[in-house]
Amino acid sequence: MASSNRQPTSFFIEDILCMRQEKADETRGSSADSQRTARCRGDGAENRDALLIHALTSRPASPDESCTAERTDSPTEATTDGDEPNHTQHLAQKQKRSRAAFTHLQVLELEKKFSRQRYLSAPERAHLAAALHLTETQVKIWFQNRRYKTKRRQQLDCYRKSEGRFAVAAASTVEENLLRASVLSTVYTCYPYRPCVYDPHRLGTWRPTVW
DNA sequence: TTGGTCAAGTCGCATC
DNA sequence: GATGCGACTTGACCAA
Repeated sequence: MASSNRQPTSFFIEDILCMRQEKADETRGSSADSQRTARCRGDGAENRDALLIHALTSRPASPDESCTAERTDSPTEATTDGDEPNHTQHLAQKQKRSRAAFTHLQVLELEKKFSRQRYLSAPERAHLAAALHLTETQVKIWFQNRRYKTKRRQQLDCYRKSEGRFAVAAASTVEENLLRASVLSTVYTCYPYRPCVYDPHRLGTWRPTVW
């Protein structure tokens, strides 16, 4: 399925430049860059807004740049080559795992892209990553998580619907229907994203499963 | 304190 | 073998 969306390698100059940049980034980071995708926020919304402003005004929050200070936990550093294991040092090196918090702007753009297409080709991913000042790995992981999240929501929705039908058949009092309706409306209002399903009648298009 | 959310980690598989 | 994917799991963070 993903392979069907795959595009041939782009030979546009900008794509090539992007890919070069990407190569450099990958060699610096790759899967390990997720480790370094340091949490750029110290505390919640303030920092997130600061990042947003930063993202809008300058070259921001590239994890490699702005967040490396927080983590220096390379595996090689963790070993002390026969030294007495320093407990505090060990604890310091065994730092907390970081979790990058994307800015509102970044999430918005990712969501926008996801609403249009659920799979990205390599050049598209490179462009998006560059535009949002994220690593390609971050964009890739975001789309993976997003697809899986959508799928889970869909399954949950299906389960709820089938369960609801069963319950209606069993006992359909007015109170129960009201309760069910309120629960569903709560779920739907709390759920900011609309799960989509592939529309077989209109090839290549996705439509929301609810409303 | 607890449960939900989410980015990242892990594992197995498919494709090239 | 490298890469990307799905299907989870983990760990940090946040709100109730």
